[in-house]
Amino acid sequence: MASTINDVAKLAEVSRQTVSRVINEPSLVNPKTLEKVQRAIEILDYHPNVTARLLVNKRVKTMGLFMPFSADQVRQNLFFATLSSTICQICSQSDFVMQMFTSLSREDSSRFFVKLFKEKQVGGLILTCPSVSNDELIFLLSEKIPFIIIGRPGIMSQQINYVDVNNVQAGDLAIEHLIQYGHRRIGFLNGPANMTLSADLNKGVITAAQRHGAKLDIRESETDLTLDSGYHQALILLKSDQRPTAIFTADDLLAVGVKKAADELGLSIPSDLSLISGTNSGWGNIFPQELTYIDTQFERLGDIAAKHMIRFILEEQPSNLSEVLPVRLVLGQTCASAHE
Amino acid sequence: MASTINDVAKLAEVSRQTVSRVINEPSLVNPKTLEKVQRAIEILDYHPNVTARLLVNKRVKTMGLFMPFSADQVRQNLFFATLSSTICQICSQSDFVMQMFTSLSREDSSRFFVKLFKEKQVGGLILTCPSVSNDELIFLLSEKIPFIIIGRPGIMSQQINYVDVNNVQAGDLAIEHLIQYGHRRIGFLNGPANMTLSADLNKGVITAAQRHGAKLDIRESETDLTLDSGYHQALILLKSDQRPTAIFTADDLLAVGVKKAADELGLSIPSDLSLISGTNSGWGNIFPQELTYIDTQFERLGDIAAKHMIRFILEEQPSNLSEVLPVRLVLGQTCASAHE
DNA sequence: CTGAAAGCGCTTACAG
DNA sequence: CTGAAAGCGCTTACAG
Repeated sequence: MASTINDVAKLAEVSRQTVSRVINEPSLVNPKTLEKVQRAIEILDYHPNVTARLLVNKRVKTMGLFMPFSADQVRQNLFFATLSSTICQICSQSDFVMQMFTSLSREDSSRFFVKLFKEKQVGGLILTCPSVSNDELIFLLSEKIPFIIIGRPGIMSQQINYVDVNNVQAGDLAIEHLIQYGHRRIGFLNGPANMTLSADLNKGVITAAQRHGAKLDIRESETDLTLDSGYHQALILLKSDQRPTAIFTADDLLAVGVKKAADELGLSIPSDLSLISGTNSGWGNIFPQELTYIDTQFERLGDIAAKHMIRFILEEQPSNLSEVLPVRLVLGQTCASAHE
Repeated sequence: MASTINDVAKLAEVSRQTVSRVINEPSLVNPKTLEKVQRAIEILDYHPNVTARLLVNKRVKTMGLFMPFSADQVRQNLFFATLSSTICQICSQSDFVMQMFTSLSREDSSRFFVKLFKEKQVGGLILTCPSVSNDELIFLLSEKIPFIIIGRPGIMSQQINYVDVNNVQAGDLAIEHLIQYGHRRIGFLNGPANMTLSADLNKGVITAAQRHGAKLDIRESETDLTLDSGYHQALILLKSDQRPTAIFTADDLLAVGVKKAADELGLSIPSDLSLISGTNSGWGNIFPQELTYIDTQFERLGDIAAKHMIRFILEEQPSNLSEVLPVRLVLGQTCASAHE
């Protein structure tokens, strides 16, 4: 059996409180005793039982990360891989632990979160939008579960902590860039209609369009952010009469889908078709030329969320987080002047 | 404050042992008492404290998943995303929890694993090769840490549990396929030299080559399994004198790199260059035509490992796991007959 | 079917 | 600087 604090105390001929002190506040211990205890710890290969410790001091140094998608979707979306590894890294720096959860079949997810927290499995949760509906959000608030949303929550409230990328700005910058290049017929592959991401991008697109009057023809298609749906929607757009001369995609996986469709139709990028992506999660590297995209620095989302959660758990101060990160245009070689 | 078992006992006017029974073994409780207690649980919104429970019954229903790579690499490699989400799913079915760890800067990883286990943070670990060196493996064994390797460990031993894909067979099948198509000059983009994956693929390649005598010219290049290294190595191969008529890549991300290089050089697949990948993690969907690849079903690795770990933790029987999953060739349209 | 006793491995005041 | 006492929230035998 593994040795306990009592074993160490016995071997070192001190009380277990002293051993506890050696571990938690060595400066309060007489150097000679300290050494004696440390040697005993060494000999017995003693490791304090985290569980027992938790039971008394109550800081649950664990956070849950909820990724609502199926294995297949997580696999497609590099965003989630980035998120989880970033959060992991931050956790390990502070001796925290990250638990990951994907979609749960058994029960609705918000009940599961409440259970996790109340059972003291986790000290708080990081939820990726749109994993939670507004009803669920309200439920979580009413149950006082500490959580941070990554993305923009569907309802706003002082009590809701979130960190998001400025997708309105992203949509605006992207369309503005295409307009500057003279494009007037623009395809827009957006995400699913129920995501705030999609709503925000759309808002940005409209903002940019309105700045330039009514001569624009912007055609929005809904996708589910997979390669396949990007490919299929792009085919439809590119085969239509008066096909768009440029396409803006919500993310770079969709952009890859567009490229696939363009290749198939013998359209080359950027001479026949300009392409700009609303983010770059890594798929962009596939392009022979550099992809033009909006840099959303979404790695920072995980970083900010995790650090905030750690601070919250350690201090239990319900400080507020509502940050919207600015974005910027990164010029590649997939956009060119429109010519008809 | 959250309510405890004592609060429930008081409200229901029973002892806390009875409450405990209601939760763990309701059949042993008088139906009337049962109902009374359940109502009290409802009213107080009682959730048993997992920590306290653990302290006494000692089953740590948590497993650690170690992904040794940097955030960047995890992002590139869909293999890891698939693995983590699969393991997550399996865990949630058995009320287990998965903790994820990426590379740790602070200390060498095996010491960290020992700590995790001895502190009772995790009941066992799933390690992805080549996250652990042979020395570390030996150390873990000596410390009696329960772990499962995904991939083939560098040293073999009765005590080492692992599950792997038959990469020898994968290499063999791939080269055999190319030979059948008449290819004699074949490029082979392998993984890093220190991975057992690379050694196994190589062994398979050699096996297939030897079956067909010495007329083959197989050129192996080392990559680090990133898109970039695949692209660069492919460029070198394809620009060389007597360029290969076919390329076999260790994985599909490398295959994408080859495609990028081929596009750049104006070589079309499969008429100018046949391409076959040693696995398909999802990148293959990018190809305009179906990618020819070896189906390694690596989703199954996570599934098998997680289920075995759960069984181990629940039963504490040190049953053995050493499984090597067979692979099969999946015909796409990226291979064609060689012609010079 | 139910409860009194003891204990899981630790920490937090409180004395001294 | 150190230890005796009490307790964190639960479960596991053992009586009855």
